[in-house]
Amino acid sequence: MNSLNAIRLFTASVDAGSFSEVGRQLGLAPSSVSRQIAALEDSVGAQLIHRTTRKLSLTEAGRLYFERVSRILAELDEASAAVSHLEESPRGVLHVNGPTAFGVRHVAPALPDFLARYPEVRIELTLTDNFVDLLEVGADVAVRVGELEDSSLMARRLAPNRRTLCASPGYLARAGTPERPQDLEAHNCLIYTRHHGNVHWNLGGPDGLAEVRVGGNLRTNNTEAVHAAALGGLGIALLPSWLVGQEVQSGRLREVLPGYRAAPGALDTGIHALYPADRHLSTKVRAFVDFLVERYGPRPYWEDPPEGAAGASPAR
Amino acid sequence: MNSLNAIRLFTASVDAGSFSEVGRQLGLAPSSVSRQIAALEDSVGAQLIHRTTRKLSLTEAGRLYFERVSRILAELDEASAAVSHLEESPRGVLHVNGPTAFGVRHVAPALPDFLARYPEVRIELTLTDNFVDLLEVGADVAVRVGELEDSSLMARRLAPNRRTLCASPGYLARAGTPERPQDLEAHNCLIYTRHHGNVHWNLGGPDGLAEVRVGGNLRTNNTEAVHAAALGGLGIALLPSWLVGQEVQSGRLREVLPGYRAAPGALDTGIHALYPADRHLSTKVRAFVDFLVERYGPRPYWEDPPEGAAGASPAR
DNA sequence: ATGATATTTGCGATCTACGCAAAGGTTGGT
DNA sequence: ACCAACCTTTGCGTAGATCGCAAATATCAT
Repeated sequence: MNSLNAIRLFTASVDAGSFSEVGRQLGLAPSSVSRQIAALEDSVGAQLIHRTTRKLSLTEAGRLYFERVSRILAELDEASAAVSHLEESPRGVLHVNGPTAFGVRHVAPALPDFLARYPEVRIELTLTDNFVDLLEVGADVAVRVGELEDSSLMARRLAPNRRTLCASPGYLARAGTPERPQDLEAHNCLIYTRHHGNVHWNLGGPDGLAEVRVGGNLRTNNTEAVHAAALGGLGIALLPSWLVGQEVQSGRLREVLPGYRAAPGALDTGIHALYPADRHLSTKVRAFVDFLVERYGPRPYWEDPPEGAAGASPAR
Repeated sequence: MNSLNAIRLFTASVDAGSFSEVGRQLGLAPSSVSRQIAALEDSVGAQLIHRTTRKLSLTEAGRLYFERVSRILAELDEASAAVSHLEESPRGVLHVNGPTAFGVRHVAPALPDFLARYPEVRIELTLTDNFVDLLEVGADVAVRVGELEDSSLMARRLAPNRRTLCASPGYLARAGTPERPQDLEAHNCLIYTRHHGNVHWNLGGPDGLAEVRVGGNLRTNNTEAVHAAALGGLGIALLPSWLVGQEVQSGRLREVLPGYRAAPGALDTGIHALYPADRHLSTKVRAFVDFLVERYGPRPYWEDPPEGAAGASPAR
């Protein structure tokens, strides 16, 4: 096992022509240089440098070794520099992972701005609705809605995940508008669930928590199906603001029981960015997460009340 | 300054997929591997490996670094191997330095045998009569006749350097044959010297040392000129056996005062091989010196008495 | 000849690397 | 669903290596 330091001292000595000179340049005692090179010679089993007190000269083995090794050292420095370079500013491929519905609506539309700000970054966006292991798929960062189970990952909150009740104007005209949570039991409620059995909606409102046992003629494990059904006037849905916010603002959906929202639970912890909890967080990941935090802001644009023109425009 | 060991552990970890596995393979504690790689990451300023307890996965920086570095490590090992290979058996270029007269007569004729024995060696023979610094000219080994002044060099005795008196049969027939050292004063003695002034020949013989003040009509600083003049019958010369031995044996020259020879002095210490006193003597130098020692033997062929046919043949 | 400078070696102090053990976390089988 | 096995990391004490200083030796220039 020859040490890299010894090799560097060897090439430096060949260049400088003197152990002492190398010592002065690198802040080492001449004796250290001498010993390191002697050790290197022992390690390769050949004399590399003929020494006289006044001059150094290479042996044939030394010449051979120097020629090859000095190029190798340069390549090694280049490799380190290339890696360090990656971290100087956001650069390279960024693998982003997220759920389909949120990704399509609020991640993908943000990418042009992000890429415009960081031209040296390329993005590979993977949208899946099954849970994947970040490291497994080689993702750098994931956006998750609700449910944070991964430990060993850092989570940064991007936005709240508020679910509110909504229905189409047509449905409300036909079936009436609930006034109290209990009224929901008589309505056709569109159920998003992954399990069977009874479903309760825990609603927080002005007079505290209300638990309502709801049901209807649609149960699905796909939020977007609920969304589509609600738009079609099938019934009342409990959907996150990032999904229906703009339609509420445009009037295609109307908020039901506006003072109530889903009580914070597993699904309502918020929207987070997840990334490996490494000591060296890559600049591109940091930049991306910062970008999303900034873009969604303390109050996301999809929850903004309609000011100015119709519908909030994705700010910035 | 990143350590080579850390880089080796990094690539080994990528190959093995586990720090513990690398530890087992290399006889290291897993903690050591972990620390070394963490230090490497600090040194390049980027995360290289995402770690979970069960799996390792490369970051983009890690992939980049691995690709470049693993090739570099291979090249580095190759370089060391190439140098070590040089020392496995005599191989490569051997720079030999020596005086012209001896070199032409006894070094150059030996080279075919040497090169036949060591086919991977190439020889660069430099014959000069001024003293040169071995290291300066990049010579690996020098043959020196007499006068050893270089310190910091190892000397190995190859053969004695005996100088004896000789003259051509024609000269002796014309001028007579000396019987005692004092008789030389009346002869035309051919003087090899580098200085002016009187010249004394110190001759050792059966009755001890005899110092004779000699002179004649030729003084030169070139031994071969003395040699040529003696062959031409100009007078009596004091010449080394390696120069005249074969001509004495063939009869073209005759030994004068056969019991006497030049007393050991600066010029008569012997013939030596000189090479750098390094800890790692290269095998090609050792092989060459051994070869010459063996070839010249305890009693050089040029001093062999004429047995069998006429003239001694260069043995082996 | 003398002074300045170069390499090498011995020696003591410092720094680093190593192994062990414990803690925290994940996987796979029961 | 629990448990055992295994992985990585961190703290800590020790062993080994490296460093700088000083002395010895040797060479070049004045």
